[in-house]
Amino acid sequence: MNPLHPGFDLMLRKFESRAPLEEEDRKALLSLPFRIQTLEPASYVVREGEHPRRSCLILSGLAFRHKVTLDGARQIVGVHIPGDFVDLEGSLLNIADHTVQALTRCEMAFVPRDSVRNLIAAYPRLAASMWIDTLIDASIFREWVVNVGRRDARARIAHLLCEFARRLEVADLSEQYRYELPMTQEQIADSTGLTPVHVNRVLKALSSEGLIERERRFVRIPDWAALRRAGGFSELYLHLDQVRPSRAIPA
Amino acid sequence: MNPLHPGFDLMLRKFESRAPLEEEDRKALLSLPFRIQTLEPASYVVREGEHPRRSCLILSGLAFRHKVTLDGARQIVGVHIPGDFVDLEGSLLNIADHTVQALTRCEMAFVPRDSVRNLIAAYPRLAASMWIDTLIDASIFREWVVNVGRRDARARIAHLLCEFARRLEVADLSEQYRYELPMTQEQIADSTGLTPVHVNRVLKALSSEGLIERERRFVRIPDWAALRRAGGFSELYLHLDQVRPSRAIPA
DNA sequence: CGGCAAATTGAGCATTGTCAATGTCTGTGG
DNA sequence: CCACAGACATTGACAATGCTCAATTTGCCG
Repeated sequence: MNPLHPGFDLMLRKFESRAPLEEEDRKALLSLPFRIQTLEPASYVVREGEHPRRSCLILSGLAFRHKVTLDGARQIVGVHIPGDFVDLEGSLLNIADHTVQALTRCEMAFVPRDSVRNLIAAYPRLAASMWIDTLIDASIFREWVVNVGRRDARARIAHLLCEFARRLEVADLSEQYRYELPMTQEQIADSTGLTPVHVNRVLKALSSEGLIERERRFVRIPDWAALRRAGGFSELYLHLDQVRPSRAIPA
Repeated sequence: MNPLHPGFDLMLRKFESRAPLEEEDRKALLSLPFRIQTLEPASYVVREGEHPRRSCLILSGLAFRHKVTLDGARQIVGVHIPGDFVDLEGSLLNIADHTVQALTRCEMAFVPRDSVRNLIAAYPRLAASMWIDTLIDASIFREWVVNVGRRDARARIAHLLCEFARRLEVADLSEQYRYELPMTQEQIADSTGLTPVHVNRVLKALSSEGLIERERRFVRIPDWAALRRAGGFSELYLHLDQVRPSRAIPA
């Protein structure tokens, strides 16, 4: 395994922007017993109800969290990108309350539960950084509640596209407001509380209004201000100041 | 100020059920420089956009978190009960991404940001307990995404009522499936992504079906299993095993 | 006994869902 | 290189859940 995989670098940079880390913190973090695995799309990382025995860091690819209601409807509650330490819950909560799956082919570094617990017991600065990670996740969940609770279909989808644009940009995974969004329309529907049919209609509308341009699974945002307005998007909730000193983007 | 206020006890019990605490942890926690204040309903605890300088523990009363969209719609994203350490974000994130307000008259213990940070730097076991608190909050946010995203109005409200029933029960604030829910129908609407008018209709329907009984602001659940079914409620996401050894309730 | 916020109720409507068919793309095997 | 399968995207017609608007009643408090 190669500790210099760029995914580790993303994570380190993120953590450093929160609490200043000492050399010993960095060393401790990188000497965690990672096991790297490649997951195919739709592979399970954790399943709801399981007793998880590890957490994982996404090195490349995307993953998503979701829950299924009693009558079988699925709701995606979050999407993760490279550099994200997913499922830290796994090391601190006893039972997984939701399922995590690979969205695309993913490289993931798995860390045993106990190693994470030992790490945070011994390195409070690292613990704080990781805790902040989970707090930012929580902030994103809150915004998703708002998104599905109080925005109409058009705004929901615009908001989702804005969120990805900014997060991918900060992780250096997009360029010029253009990025790959490897979600099917059904997955977008499950992320926004809509039906695939309606997602299709709204995407077409956004295209014809010139708010987005689509080509395969790529999205380009020709007019950021306009899409931002359409989605009622304000990036405050991403706490980007605590993710990485980011390129300035006009508000 | 009286360190034996029952709110402190609730919090301590909760924390102990997560990581076994040593005497020094308990002492450190209780010797935080709390300042106790009584807040009237609707008083602000934090406002979105502020740089918070403190966190707070609810000693009595309820508080809620919410966000307002660009076009003025409000979405309540969570409700807190006595014993909850609200707004730990306040001590670890730089900017408040949402607003917290008192729902009822509340007694709150405020702790300066730096005291919290020093505490978690020095007492890893306490830090872990508090971290778990925020992870459980995050789990509840996820369930709320599911609630507003994938359940119909009836199920949303039933689910909300089930959640309160269980959380209040664990905090010893309800008896026999009967509790005070001091929310207006407008607030319920803002919690479920509905309109007050529709909330009213659904509540009436639930009453006439015998799933709930209402009397002032009190709710009684005559048939737990039935309401649970109506809301698709499964309490897994509350992680009650990590909140307090709880009274058994038949699934 | 006002005065007000909250709860109720009714009528009409629209956003979004449902159902079902068809088109398109991608990868695979022949 | 082409045909085919299967997943995904697209489209249309129609239905329905939940919204809007507006009026009325109820409950609470001084």
